[in-house]
Amino acid sequence: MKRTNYCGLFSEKDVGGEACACGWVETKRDMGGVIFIDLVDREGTLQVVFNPMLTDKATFALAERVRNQSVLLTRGIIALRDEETINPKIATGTVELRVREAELLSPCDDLPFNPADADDVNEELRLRYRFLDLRRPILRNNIRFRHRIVSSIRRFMDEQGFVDVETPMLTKSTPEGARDYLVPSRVHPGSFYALPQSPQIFKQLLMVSGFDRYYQIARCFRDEDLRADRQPEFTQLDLEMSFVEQEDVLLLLEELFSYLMQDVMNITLKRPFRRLAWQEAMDTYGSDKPDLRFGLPIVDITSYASTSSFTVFKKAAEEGGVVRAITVPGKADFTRATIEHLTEFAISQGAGGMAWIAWRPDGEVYSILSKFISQENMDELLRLVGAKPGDFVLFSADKLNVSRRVTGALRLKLGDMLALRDSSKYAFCMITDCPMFEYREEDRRWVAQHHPFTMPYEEDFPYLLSDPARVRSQSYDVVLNGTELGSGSIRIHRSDIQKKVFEALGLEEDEINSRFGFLLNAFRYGAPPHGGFAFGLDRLVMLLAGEDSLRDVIAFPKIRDASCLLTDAPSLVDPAQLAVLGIQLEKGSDAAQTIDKTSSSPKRKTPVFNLAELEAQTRLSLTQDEERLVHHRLTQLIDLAENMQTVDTEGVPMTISPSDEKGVYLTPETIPGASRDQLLFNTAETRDGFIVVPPVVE
RNA sequence: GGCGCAGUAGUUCAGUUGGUUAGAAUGCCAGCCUGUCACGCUGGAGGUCGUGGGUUCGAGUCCCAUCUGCGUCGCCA
Repeated sequence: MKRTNYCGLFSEKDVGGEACACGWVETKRDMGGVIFIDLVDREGTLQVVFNPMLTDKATFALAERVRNQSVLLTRGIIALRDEETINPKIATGTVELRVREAELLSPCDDLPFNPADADDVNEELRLRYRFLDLRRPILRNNIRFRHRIVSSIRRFMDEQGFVDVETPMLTKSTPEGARDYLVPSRVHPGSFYALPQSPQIFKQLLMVSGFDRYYQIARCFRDEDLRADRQPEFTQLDLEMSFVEQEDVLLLLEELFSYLMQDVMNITLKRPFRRLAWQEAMDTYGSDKPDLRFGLPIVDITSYASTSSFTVFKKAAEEGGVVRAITVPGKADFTRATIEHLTEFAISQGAGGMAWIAWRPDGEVYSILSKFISQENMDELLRLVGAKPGDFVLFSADKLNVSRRVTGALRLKLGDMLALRDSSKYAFCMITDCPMFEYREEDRRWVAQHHPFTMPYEEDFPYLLSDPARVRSQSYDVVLNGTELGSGSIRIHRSDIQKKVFEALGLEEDEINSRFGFLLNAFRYGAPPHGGFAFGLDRLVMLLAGEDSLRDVIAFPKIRDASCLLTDAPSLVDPAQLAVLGIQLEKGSDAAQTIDKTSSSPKRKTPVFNLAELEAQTRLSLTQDEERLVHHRLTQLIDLAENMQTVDTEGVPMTISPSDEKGVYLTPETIPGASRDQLLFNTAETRDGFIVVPPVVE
């Protein structure tokens, strides 16, 4: 084919030279006597010109009828454009290919949509024709940007001495956490593999094996409902290090993200990254993944409130709750409608109501609170929340958890309203000292907030069983712009502590052994202290590419119900496939009925036998006509057998012959024999007029 | 599973208090055009208004149900 360069990479250096360019027809401008085509490939656009003076007749005719998005090969001379015909909009705008001959490599059918002009096309349609969608530069650039991030990560990890190790996809179900995707085993009917939710256990085993530093860009699977930022299969950068403490891992992460941001975004991050203890994040930002691109910190005024004459505040403080405030600088001019809107929003988040103060620039204090508290107390309150004239202050008085949620949500809402969430800013931070356990009301037991292999702080060991709530874990999250990128922890490498944690989680000995026995067992043979981290690659790419949906950074994403519009997966399978796995569909389920219908219908599309295989097995070679006939007969037989199955034979009396005749003979009849050639006509192989019989044992 | 939004030509959309033959742009087809670059000009084809019911003399428009897609809550150690 001898393509000389990508369309988008031709330049003035090529002028005068013979060139061959291949690509997709993006637009065609047919002037009658001269035709311009914008030929496009992954690197950009090149104008190719068809002019009867230079182009041969057949090629010109081809250019006249070629349609958009067809694939074209063009040969000719790269020429400099006249000054007044230069196109500054494309990189190759000063040159053009003057075509001598061209070849239509692949014509394009009627398009469901034109990828050259499809930024607003319905996403469902685009996903059905994802291969066309991926021709759109924005999507192609996202996927290539993703590639650059991945290569950058690999380069960094390699430089840091990490070893890339693949871990199994067919693995063991670990019921803690999200729902697993299960894969039935054919060899062990009734047993199932699980697709990994993460390579967690394997990477810890690799540490026991002495690999010291492991990483993997690993596919993970979680069978939970989708969101814009959540796909059922997703990719993580997974890493683990031996002989490290929390600080070592955090420094490495800081290094990694700084390297990445420099390399792919050309942004130098400020170091060290901001670090917040979990409790601090929850109290100051109302979130364990605070958006630090803007201020608006939450201020606690509970001790002030306990002495307040405003009953709502006083009551909240007295009943063990908290009173918190957010000061919005310069927004004393919020309209009543805005304040009403904020109040409704707070209530939707679980608040009982929302007190507020608008401190006018002229010093007037406008608030319902004025009725309940003295001027003196008001001054004190305004001082505590750090307000100045012209500021707006809003309050939350509630139980701790409710107040954290409400103030956190309000803070983000204000950030959006005031356009403080600047998309060109990248605020990384690290959250440490998370609680080890979380009480789950519906299960009435403690569950691990991170995962059960996380090492608690040594000074909290004594409370593991007596007071799980106060146990903090050596775990950490990396947060970017209010999104949790990933999390990690120092792991437990001693089986005695691990057992205690399992105990705190209420796991029985048997259960522990069947689920994690192999890990605990491994720890008995010399396990180094170790810790690691994992973060969602898709999410990082999404954030850095400025997209709102993971679907825009994954080549072939799934939709909301976890199906794939392109391939139509998941789909029903042949009953025979299920039978091999020993799986029976629930009687009366939609799937079972659909399969029943398709399999008993004579119009079934996929035959349950493979004729070619049968031919090979029986060593018959059939003509096309015979093949058709055999196929038809076999299908009839199978249908007959299937229909017989559906016949209700219950209670049918035994058939009794009324005839006494026995030993009825057929009259012998001589039919002229076939010739030898006729007899041998269908044999697979003949030699010297005999059938070749292959040896029984081959 | 709950709540919200959307579905009209191949595509993107308009369509008034329910009222004649449902429009535009773009794409497609045919014709013209030798320097365009979102080329231009002339003409043409293209619609079960997601689907099914209902109200009405009359439904794209109102009501009910349903399907599909998106967002969100539940869920996601």
